[in-house]
Formats: sequence, structure tokens, C-alpha cells
Amino acid sequence: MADSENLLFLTDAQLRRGIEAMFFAYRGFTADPDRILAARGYGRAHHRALHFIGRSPGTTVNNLLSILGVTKQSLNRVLRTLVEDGLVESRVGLRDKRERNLTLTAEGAALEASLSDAQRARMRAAFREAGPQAVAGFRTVLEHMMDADMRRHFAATREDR
Amino acid sequence: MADSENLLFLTDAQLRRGIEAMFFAYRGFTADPDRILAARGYGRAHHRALHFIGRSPGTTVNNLLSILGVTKQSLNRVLRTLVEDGLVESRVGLRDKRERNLTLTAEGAALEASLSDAQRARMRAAFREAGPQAVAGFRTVLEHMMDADMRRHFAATREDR
DNA sequence: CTTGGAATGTCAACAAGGCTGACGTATTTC
DNA sequence: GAAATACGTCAGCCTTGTTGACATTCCAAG
Repeated sequence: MADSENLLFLTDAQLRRGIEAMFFAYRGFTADPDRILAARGYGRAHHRALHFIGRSPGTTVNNLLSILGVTKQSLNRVLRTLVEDGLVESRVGLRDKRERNLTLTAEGAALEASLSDAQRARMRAAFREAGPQAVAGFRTVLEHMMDADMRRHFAATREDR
Repeated sequence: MADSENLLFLTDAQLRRGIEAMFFAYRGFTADPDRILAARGYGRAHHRALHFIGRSPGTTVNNLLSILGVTKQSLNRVLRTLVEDGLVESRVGLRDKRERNLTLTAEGAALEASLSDAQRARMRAAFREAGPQAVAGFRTVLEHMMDADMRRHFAATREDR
């Protein structure tokens, strides 16, 4: 449990296995939502927008941009289709009328829920098989793998602990 | 440590946090290679090809296809540029001359190493901060999150345990 | 020895979703 | 009144995925 074992974990071969684990697991992680999205003509970009609007209703475009790390043109293309399709509502800000406050409509919330359900089901299964300690380790490692500014966005939702 | 805690880990809010952890962590995970690749005019698809050819030298196109889960046209476009640029060598198979055995050239191995180094450095840092138990948990959860057929490809490299 | 099927490569066309750059408009702030 | 901010939009480009069609090469079974 001391340094020797610690070093053993950090051999290049072990790290390579970690890299491949991330690659294959992320594929599994997105597989279920991808199927649901494809059936409705949407992609992962729509999923991400729905997720983060659902997480913080009334969020602004700028906030979403900083979370997603894409250009406003790219986000706007996705957002426009979601608003046109009646999944997202964009209202002029109250305090600051330059801002737009984004919320999910009932239909948007329904799609978000079905995507989230699918993803949670897979994660629940993985968590169940792996056990509580594994879950804690999983989250600890992932948190340390984030860029610092992304960890900020992640930490912002920590009140549910 | 019993069922009560186990159940606590599986609340929807906890699972949502797991989902976001995957999202933000994967961004961090690919950030460093992405910068190196962009400087040379390559993308993630090139990285994936270099990685898996490097992992199993002499692999065939078909094997690569089943690992990467893309169409042969998509893979071929990437592979062609890598061969043209002298990073990958494609030799006609010995047993079966329809097959192509893919290997990295010295230059290809060098690029793969620099990508891998960057990614390993980040993972090593995350592992170090999280500790050995966290690392084991991380890998256990990720392995359970994979699709069954991907777990097969992952397990295929297990001899380095 | 012929033929079917497997493995590979290639052409063409298309779409999603990134990007840059430029510009317009409303609104707030200094 | 000027500058900065928030947002939207047009135009064009790139990577990387897709389908569909077709040629070639070769193994293996009849």
C-alpha cells in the first residue's frame, strides 16, 4: 500500500491501459443517447445543450459557451434548431436585456429526461457492479483529469453531495 | 459500507454528477494530444489509428475497423494520409495477400510517443493525486461502462497486468 | 479450374459539428 | 456620447463520420 505499490500503478503499460479504458468507456457512455438522438435527427451537440440548460434553467448563452468550450456560431446553430423545434425557450433577460435566459420546455425536458435516463441506467449498472469504493475512486480520478477551469464548472454543482 | 451507503451512491443526482465527470474529464483527457495534432494538421482520428497500430504492430485494416467502429471509407481516408506522410507502413499480408499489415515507421512511432507521453503525463498526475485505490476503482467502473464487444478488445491487452 | 465470397481500396456525394472572420443590433457601463 | 458586452447571423472552410457503387485480389469450396 506504500510507495512500491504506488509506483507499480504508474508504469507506462498501466497508464496505457488507463488511456484505452477511457476511450472504450466513453464510447459506451455515449452509445445509448446517440441512438435516441439519431432517431430524432439530433447529435451529441444537442444533447450537451439540453443537459446543461436542464441542469441550470435560465442560464445564459455566454455561460453555456464557457461550459461547452465551443464558438458561439457552433452553439447557435444547435440552439436555433432546439428553439425552432420547441424544446428550448429563449427569453430576454430581466436584469440585463442583452442576455437570453434559456430554459427547457416540457417537450425539451422530456427528451432530456429520456437521454439522461439511458445514460444513468448504464452508469448505475457499472456502479453497482464495481461497488462503492470503486465509484469514489472513479470520480476522484476523473476530477483530477479535468482542466482547472472545467473543474470550476463541475464544482459548481456540488451542492447535491 | 453496507447496502444503505450503496444505495446512496446511486441517487439520480449522484449519477448525474458521474455523467458530468465523464464529460469534463474526457475533454481534459484529449486536450493535450489535440494541441499536438492540430500543430501537424491531424485530428483525433489520426491519433486513434496511430495508437492502435502502435499497440499491435502488423494489425490488419479489418481489425482496426472493429476496434474503432467506423466505416472503412472513413478509416481509409485517415490511413492514406498517414501512409503518404510516411508515418504508417502498409504491407501486403504474408499468409493472406488480401490483407494489409500496418506498422508504424520510425517517424510514426515518434509522433505516437509524443501523443502518448502527453496523455500519460496527465493521467499519471491524476492517478498520483487520487491514490492507488482510486485508480483501481476508476478502471473497474470504466470497464463496466464499456459495451461487451469493446470490453473484448480491451481485455485483449490484459497480458500486461 | 471455376466461381463465390471475403478483404481491401477508391470514387462520389452528403451531413454534423467544429472553426475563423466579419458585421449588425441592442443594451449596459463608463 | 463612447466603449464594451451579449447575442445573432452570414459565408466559407475543415475533419470526420455516413451511404452507395464498383474494381481488384485472393482464398477456398465445389
